[in-house]
Amino acid sequence: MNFQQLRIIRETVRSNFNLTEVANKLFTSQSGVSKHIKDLEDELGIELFERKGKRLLGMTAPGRELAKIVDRMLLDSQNIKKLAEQYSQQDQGNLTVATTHTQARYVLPPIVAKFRQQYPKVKLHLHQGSPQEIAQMLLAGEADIGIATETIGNVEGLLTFPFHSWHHAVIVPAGHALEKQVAKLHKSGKQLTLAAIAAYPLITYHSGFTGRASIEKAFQEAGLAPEIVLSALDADVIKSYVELGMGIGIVASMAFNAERDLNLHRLDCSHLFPANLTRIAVREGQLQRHFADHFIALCAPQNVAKSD
Amino acid sequence: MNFQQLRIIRETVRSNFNLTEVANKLFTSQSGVSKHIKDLEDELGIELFERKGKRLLGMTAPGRELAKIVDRMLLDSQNIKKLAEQYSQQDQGNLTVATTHTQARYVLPPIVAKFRQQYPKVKLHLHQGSPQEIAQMLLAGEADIGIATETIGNVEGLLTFPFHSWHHAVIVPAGHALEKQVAKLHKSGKQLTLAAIAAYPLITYHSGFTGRASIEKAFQEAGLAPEIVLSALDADVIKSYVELGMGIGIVASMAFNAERDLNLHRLDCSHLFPANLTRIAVREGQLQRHFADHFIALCAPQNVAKSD
DNA sequence: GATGCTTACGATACCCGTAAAGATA
DNA sequence: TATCTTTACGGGTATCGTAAGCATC
Repeated sequence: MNFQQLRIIRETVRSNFNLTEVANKLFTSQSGVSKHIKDLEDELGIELFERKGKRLLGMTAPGRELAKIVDRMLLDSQNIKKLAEQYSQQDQGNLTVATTHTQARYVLPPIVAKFRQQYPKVKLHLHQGSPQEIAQMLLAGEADIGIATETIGNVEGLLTFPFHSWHHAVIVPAGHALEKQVAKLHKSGKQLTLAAIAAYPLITYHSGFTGRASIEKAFQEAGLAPEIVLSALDADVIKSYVELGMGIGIVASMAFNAERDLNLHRLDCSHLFPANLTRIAVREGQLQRHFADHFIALCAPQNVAKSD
Repeated sequence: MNFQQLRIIRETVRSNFNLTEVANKLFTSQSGVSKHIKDLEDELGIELFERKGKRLLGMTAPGRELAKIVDRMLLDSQNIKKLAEQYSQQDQGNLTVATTHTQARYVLPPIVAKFRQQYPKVKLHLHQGSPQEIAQMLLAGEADIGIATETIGNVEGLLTFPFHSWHHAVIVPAGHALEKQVAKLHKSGKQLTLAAIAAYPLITYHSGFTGRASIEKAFQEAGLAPEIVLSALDADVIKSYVELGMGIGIVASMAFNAERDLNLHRLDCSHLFPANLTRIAVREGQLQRHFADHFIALCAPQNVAKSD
C-alpha cells in the first residue's frame, strides 16, 4: 500500500470510475492507474470495485468503507504538509476562500483588506461558486474557507459557524410608483406589504443563491405568486435590469450603495422576509494554517458593515 | 512522504530516539532509517527531532504535532488491513486479548470457551500483564481487547466500558481463629470488621493489581495499618501461602473455589471493601474485526459467574 | 573504545509510461 | 468504430543494505 494507490482510489470515486480521467487528473498514465488498483486489490485480497467485464461501475461494500478511511488518511497527509508550512514559513502561503458573489462583492472587501495588511505575504485566492460548489471545494480540499448563505449549514463533513445575518431589500428606479406608495403608508404609520411588492414584475437571484429560498417562502406563506421576470446570479446584474425599468428588484440589502446607485432607491423590507444567516464553513478534521484562523477571526461582527 | 517514513517516525518515538533500535524493530538498516528521517525533514522543510551533534534527543514542537497525525494515519492503515480481512476471511484471523491473571484465570474461561465454539478458526492470544502494560499494548496496536480493573478507565486514547463488578473476600486456613470469630459475630447478628482482619498478618496482591488500591484505601480510612507480609501477582500464589499458615489472604472473591480449595475457607467481606469495577478497553479509532465485537458481546452479565 | 548517526556506493526492486491487445458501448 | 481497461515490456528512479567515516559518551 502506498500513497499513490490511495490517491488513485480517492480520485476514482471522484471521477465516477473513469480511470482515463483519473490518470489525467493525477498526471500519470492510464496503465499505471489500472495496475495500482489491481495491486492494491491483490494485496488486500478483496475486490474494491464492481466491474462489468473490464468497465468499472462502482464500489463494492468493502470498497466504500475503504474509501472513507482513505479520505481520512489523505486528509491527514495534507495536514502534515500544512503543519510543516505552518512552521517553516510562518506568514507565507496560500489561502483559498470559496464564496458567493454577494459576499465577495459586498461583505468581504473590508475583511480582505485588513487581512492583506496583516499578512502581506499570503496569497489570497477568492473562488466564486454556488453554495453547493463551495461545499464541494471544501470537501475536496480545494478551498480552506467557505462562506455561503444557503444549505452550507447541514453538509456532512463540514464544520460551520455563523458569520452575519442580513435582510433583503427592494430596489426600485428613482421615482417609481412603489416608492410613492411607501411614503404614503409611512405617513399613516404603516409599512410596505408583500402584496404591494407582488403587484410588480420582480427581478431577483437564481434559486439556491443569496436567500432566494426565503423570498419564495415568504410569498408562498402569504398566498402570493409574484411574477419573477428575470433571475440572476448577482445583485449587479439585477440592478442593471431594474434601472432599465424591467421590474423591481429584491436583493441583499448590503448590495445597495446610496452613493453609487444614484438611479435606484432602496425600500426597507426587513419585516417582510426572514433574516438570512450567512455561515463560515471549514472541512472537519482539516488542519488550518494559523492565518486561516485569523481570517475567520476577522469575520467578527464589528468588521461586518451594518446593512439594515 | 511514504509509509516507511511514517513507520520510522512512530517507532523512533517508541524507541526513545535510538535509530539502531528502530532499524531492528522494523527489520531494516540503520542507514536507511537515518536517510528516511532526513528525507522527510527535507521534504517538509522542518526539523522533526532535537539533535545534539549526531545524537537524537527528542522531538521539536512541530515534530510532536506530526507524531500525533502519523499515529492516526498508521492506525488507519491498520484499519484498512483489518477491513480487508473482515471481508476476505469472515471468521478467520487473530484476536489478542490482554488481561490480568485474575480475569484470565477466574472470569474469562467460560467466555473464551463460548467464543471458541462460535469461531473455531479464530486464533486467540491471551496476553497477561499489569494494567499499565495492557494499556500500552492496546495503544501500540499489539492487543485488540484489554481487560483490567485499575487505572484503565482514564487512559487517553482508550475507549472503555464496564465488564463486571466484584468484591474482595478474606480466605483463611480451615479452622482458623478468625473463622470462629466470624461464627460468633454472626450469632449475635454482627459482621466481620476491618479491625479483626488487620489483627492478622495479611497476604494480598501487588499494588496496581486486582483492586489492591481499594483494599489499602479501606484500611486507611478506618485508621488501620495492617501488616502485609507478602504480596503476589495472583490469587494462586496467595492461596498457597495462606495454606502454609503465613497469614490470611485477601483475594478477589471469584478466586475462591469451594470444591478445589478444600484446605481454605472464604469469609465474606463485601461490606468492608468497596466494589471493584473491571472494565473492557479498546483503542479509540481502531476498527475491530466483527468477532472482536462478538467477544465483547459475550462479556455480558449472564456469562460472568456470580462471585459474591 | 563502544555506541550511534551520517554519507557513499552498488545492487535490486519498484514505479512509470509506451505500445499492443482485448472488451464494451 | 470509438472509448476504455488490461497486459506486456523496457527505461528510469528510488529504496535498501554494506561499508566506511565520524561524532558522542
